[in-house]
Amino acid sequence: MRTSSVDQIIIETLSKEHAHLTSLQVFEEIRSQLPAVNLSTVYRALERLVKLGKVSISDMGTGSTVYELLADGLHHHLVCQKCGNVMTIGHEEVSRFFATIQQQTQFDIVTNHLILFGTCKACQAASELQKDKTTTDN
Amino acid sequence: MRTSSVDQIIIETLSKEHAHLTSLQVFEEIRSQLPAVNLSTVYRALERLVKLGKVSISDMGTGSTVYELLADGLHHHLVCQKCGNVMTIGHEEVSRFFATIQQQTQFDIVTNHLILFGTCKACQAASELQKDKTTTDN
DNA sequence: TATTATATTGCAATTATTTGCAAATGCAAT
DNA sequence: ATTGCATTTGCAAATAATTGCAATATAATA
Ligand SMILES: [Zn+2]
Ligand SMILES: [Zn+2]
Ligand SMILES: [Zn+2]
Ligand SMILES: [Zn+2]
Repeated sequence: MRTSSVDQIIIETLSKEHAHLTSLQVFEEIRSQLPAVNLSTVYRALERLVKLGKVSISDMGTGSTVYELLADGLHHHLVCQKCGNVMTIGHEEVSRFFATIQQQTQFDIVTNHLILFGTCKACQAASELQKDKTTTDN
Repeated sequence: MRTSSVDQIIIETLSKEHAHLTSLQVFEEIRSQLPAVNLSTVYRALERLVKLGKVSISDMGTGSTVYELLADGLHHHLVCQKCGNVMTIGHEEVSRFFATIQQQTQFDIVTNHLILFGTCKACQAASELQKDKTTTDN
């Protein structure tokens, strides 16, 4: 990889933002520094950074792919499909799971930003209430 | 959901194919039975089936999203990023992992076709060889 | 510095997926 | 069969993401 490119600026941007950004958001953020940069260049730069393991790429169910800088200490997420709430979990338990799979299969897992979908506690409670309501309603 | 629609035909197709199909492949498969069907209808039908938990939707790193019928007995995959090889794993270990996370977070995980990326055994061996070669080469 | 090889970029075209909206269809109750 | 309502569909347009290729920039080498 070469040192001077959009890559560096993207990394700086992502390290400031510290969030999950879409390619378009990254594009708009870096335009202040590189007004002429092309969107496809951003896509390709992000792709490079992902391949290098510096940035995570994920579909969090929002309609477009999001990118995040991989700081030290991996994390993962639980995304509620009812309310969209995003919960963050550490790498410990995930890493134990990966280790077990690796032991069983000899496959070296590198997934660094796992996204699991489901229902958060609040929404579970809400649908429980709803169920009770339906039962007593008629 | 209504009984007569592309949904049923898609389910039949997927149960015959028993594979990971792209939306385009599904589209082409069902055209024999529904010559006039529109691609966006297929997308929407697949979306419905995914929401109903009858079909899984996944990005397996091939460039387009793939769909698969969810038969009883969930399975998951390990995808090698070097050779593209796809390994299948059962739900047991994954389910244990999910249970642990659910216990810790109260979050109910519904992910039904987990895709983990990494390097398969053969490719690990190959890169080991390569490393040795580099070391002795100079 | 001049030369060469490789990586990066812009631009336009292509592919993949989603969406708005009006028309068509299926279902159920007259 | 007719009406009323919700779902499904086609079509075109909008978004997202990827790719080919020629031009440019960078790094390494001579
Ligand atoms: Zn994250
Ligand atoms: Zn929720
Ligand atoms: Zn599968
Ligand atoms: Zn492999």
